[in-house]
Amino acid sequence: MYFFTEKMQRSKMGFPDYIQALEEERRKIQVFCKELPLSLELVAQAIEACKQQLSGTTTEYNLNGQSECSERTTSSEVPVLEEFIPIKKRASSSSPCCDEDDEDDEHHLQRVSNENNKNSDKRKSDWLRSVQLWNPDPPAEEDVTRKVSGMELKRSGSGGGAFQPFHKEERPAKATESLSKAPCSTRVAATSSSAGEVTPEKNLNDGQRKQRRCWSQDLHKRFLHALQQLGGADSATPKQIREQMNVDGLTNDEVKSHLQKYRLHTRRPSPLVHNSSNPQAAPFVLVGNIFVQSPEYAAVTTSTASREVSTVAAPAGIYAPVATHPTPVSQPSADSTKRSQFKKLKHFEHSNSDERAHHSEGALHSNSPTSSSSTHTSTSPGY
DNA sequence: TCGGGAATAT
DNA sequence: GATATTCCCG
Repeated sequence: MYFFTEKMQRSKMGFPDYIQALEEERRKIQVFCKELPLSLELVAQAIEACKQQLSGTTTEYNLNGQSECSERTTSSEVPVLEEFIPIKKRASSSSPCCDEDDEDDEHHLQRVSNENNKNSDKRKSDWLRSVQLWNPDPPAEEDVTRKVSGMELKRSGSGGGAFQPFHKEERPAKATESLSKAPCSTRVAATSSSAGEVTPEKNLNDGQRKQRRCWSQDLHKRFLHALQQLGGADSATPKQIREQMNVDGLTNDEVKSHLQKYRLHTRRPSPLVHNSSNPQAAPFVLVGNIFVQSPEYAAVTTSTASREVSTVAAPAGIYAPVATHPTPVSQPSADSTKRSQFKKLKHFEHSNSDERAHHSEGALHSNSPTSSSSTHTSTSPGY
């Protein structure tokens, strides 16, 4: 609708003419008042506004009488012309909202609740949020986690052992679900209250595959963290990881799958390493001994960090820019390749970024994302 | 029962 | 093609 204003501006129409045009428009729309109540209303408002401007009066908008069909949902206080923008905004913002997956229902909630954060780089905020999870006391999360139980617990028998101070009840719940899934795009907090979404497991009733679990950054972080504590991807088992992660609703299978992927990623590069061609690969590997842990992380992982180096960090390095630093300019070929990879593995990389920071010596990175963007390895997936 | 890996689905 | 789920085997 905002095209009206535009139109007017462009054509420099006089208000009288414009009003006339609007009236005309309204007549046309009137026919579809059922289908386009809003449009009708908007036009009506626009007319009203024009009239007011024309007369210079400050009369209040009296929209009620304008359209018989409209239900008047918008605040009449707002000048029509201004309203156009917001409306449009709203409409457009809804689409690009989430990064990936399609949990429409959730998205909606998320959208609403996260409206504020959305503006700026959502990713950033997400990231930050996820970071927060690692604070000494992540109350919110724990709450959520606590609330719902994990089926897998039953499966695994030992319900979490040492790592799970609390007991789990029945049913993996949505809350949990939201925690582990939502993060996909920042919706953690928002969803805690999410209504009666059906849990994936429940959906299974359909006899179909369960809903895909989205490994949010948070989740992945947890995963990595667990991995660290368990001595790396090679030595950690899915069950252990799951317990370590202490995420309700997370199943062994899911962890296993993720672990599989993780290993895949971390190992894939190794061959390259052998090729001397890849300067980046080899070096960093051990570089890691020197760790600079980010504050948040340090608190938790410091002790195990060193250990992890060999196992976890090293592989990551392959992709990671870590190694690269030594050779800032490095070969183009390598760069390009990695870059592409990086893109794909962005998710991992993302979560790992912090990891890198901890493990990698400062040299590696200035944790600044920009550095990574730089060319080479920086692109590496965080694995 | 569990873990690893491959096949399969999304 | 990447990622997650499911199946199979030891």
